[in-house]
Amino acid sequence: MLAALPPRERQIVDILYQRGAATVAEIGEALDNEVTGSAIRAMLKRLEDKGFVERETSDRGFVYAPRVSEKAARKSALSQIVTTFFSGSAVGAATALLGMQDKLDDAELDELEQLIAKAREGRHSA
Amino acid sequence: MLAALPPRERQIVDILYQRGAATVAEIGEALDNEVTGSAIRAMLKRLEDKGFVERETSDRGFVYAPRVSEKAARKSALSQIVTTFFSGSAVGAATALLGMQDKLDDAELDELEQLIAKAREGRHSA
DNA sequence: TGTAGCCCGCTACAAATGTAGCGTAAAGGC
DNA sequence: GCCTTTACGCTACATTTGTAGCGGGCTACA
Repeated sequence: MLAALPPRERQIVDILYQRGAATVAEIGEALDNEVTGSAIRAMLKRLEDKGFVERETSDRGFVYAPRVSEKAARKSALSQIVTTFFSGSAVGAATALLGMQDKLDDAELDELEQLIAKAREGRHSA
Repeated sequence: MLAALPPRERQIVDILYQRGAATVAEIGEALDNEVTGSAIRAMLKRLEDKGFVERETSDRGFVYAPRVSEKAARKSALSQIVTTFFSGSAVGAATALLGMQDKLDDAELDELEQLIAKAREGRHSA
């Protein structure tokens, strides 16, 4: 779904996912102020029309947020990569992911190992 | 880099990464023959001009392949997702990846655990 | 009550994208 | 040799994307 967006629009929703929500000005900053506000507003309107973005009226002015749940978006993006680059192997992708990074957080690694153990258990019972 | 491509072009290079290389006809099949050959050829020409695709003259006719190494493309795509959805935590992304899938390959899990163990060792010595 | 500064939507327009159709040349059967 | 068929490039064109500029409303503050 998200992959169907043109470059700039995709860039903007990515920013929205990173921050959770943002005003036009904040989006402009994230784009190094290389894009005028009116341009961003136009993009956002199109994204709104397409149903990818919604806006709320906060005290800060309009705040825009992704309309597709982050969870769903994650999943979609991940499976996209898994099928494109890893022949459908999620574990393969996970391995590559770990190999990319030099500093790995211990607590996070614990969680990951637990997940693996759990996966093995499930495999036993099945 | 790849994220800067318009939807259809992106779709086509994705197919090329999946298959390694493909002819126009094969790409058409992968797109459920909803796009004419000439349209695909035009796309490929533009991708070639932009430097994302190269073609070779095989006995099957022209065969198109990605010009950016798959490794680099993978890495780029993965870090994209990691920054957008996981605040820069590769391990977090890996965890989500494993959580998505119900059937996990044992051999692959072994490899993954080894990688984790290795990461922990490195952490000790450092 | 100006008037300056915002934030906004709208309109218009240039550029890029997505696609189909035509003409051509090479390959294979008859 | 001719006639399909197939793959191709080119051109042209509709649509979509990306952007700037204008005018309006709202606030603040002299």
